[in-house]
Amino acid sequence: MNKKGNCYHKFTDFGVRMTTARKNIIDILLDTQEHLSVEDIFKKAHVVNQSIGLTTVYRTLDLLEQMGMLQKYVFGNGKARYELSSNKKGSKFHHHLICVSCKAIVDYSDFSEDEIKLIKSIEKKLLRKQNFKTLNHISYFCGICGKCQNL
Amino acid sequence: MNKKGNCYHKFTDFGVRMTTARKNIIDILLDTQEHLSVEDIFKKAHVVNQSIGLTTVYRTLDLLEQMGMLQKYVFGNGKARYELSSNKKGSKFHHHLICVSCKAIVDYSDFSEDEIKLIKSIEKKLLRKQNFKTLNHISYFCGICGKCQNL
DNA sequence: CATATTATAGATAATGATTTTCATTTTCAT
DNA sequence: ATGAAAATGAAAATCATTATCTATAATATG
Repeated sequence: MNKKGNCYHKFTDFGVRMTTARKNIIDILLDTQEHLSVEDIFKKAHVVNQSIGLTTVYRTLDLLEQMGMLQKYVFGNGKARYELSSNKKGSKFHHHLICVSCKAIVDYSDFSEDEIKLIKSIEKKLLRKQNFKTLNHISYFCGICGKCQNL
Repeated sequence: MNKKGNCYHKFTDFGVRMTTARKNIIDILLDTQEHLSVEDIFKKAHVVNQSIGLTTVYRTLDLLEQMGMLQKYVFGNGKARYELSSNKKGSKFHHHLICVSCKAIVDYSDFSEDEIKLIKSIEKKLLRKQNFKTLNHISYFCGICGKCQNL
């Protein structure tokens, strides 16, 4: 009945196997609120499981994305970042602000309620009209952060 | 009084020079509605100006992004794509739907009015509360397209 | 429970987009 | 026109991601 148990069914339903490496990676994702890079995840995985390879991390993240469990962000600094999709449902939904100058990524939680409502309604319409089954919605603001404006 | 004339002022105001290469690239961007990749832009530029280099294309796009004139999307297939920001203002604003399976990019224009309004209001609040000056807002849906659902 | 079958893992090499470097050329204020 | 500063282009370097290929682990079957 725990989260991993739920995952197991998701995996078999999806036609793939649950493995140690995948468990390790999911645990890491469950254990953080941040948007981790592949490298971050690889490093954390290495602590738990010395033998885990970088390729496996890439493959697992890709798989989780295809299963709709994971949200992939590519913010334009060339590195993909990941968050579990479930995070976006509750109160943890947040915006990302990306400074195009210093590349900083800032989270920002206010003003999300209206947007979530709107997004949900758009998703429904997309499914009905285009038969497009939405897994994730990506939304972020690019701009200049306060610090860089004062340079 | 034409678009290029306007650009000139934007460039000098930003502390950089207006050059032939930059003009060429802006013309290409003005001339399309699509989200072009760097390679697309490089090829088009080459037709107009044989001597233009790939590096300059990269540098110019980066500059335009920093100036807030250009919107950069990285949809997770590893290639950045660009659209002039001004396109998002008028009726040309659209969503992008990205199929995580076949990587297709589909534009979708309906249901945008409410979102534009909401985004504008969020941008204002971000500026006031966080001193974050928004240049662009990126929004897209990842999911499975109709075609891939039937495989 | 043993074994066959198949998916998955890990190491390494390959790829490919983007950046850096540096000598040369162009722009623009004077 | 001229000189300082900025921008360019070619080539090399970087770095994230993907493909390949053999070994290993996970499930199905007897």
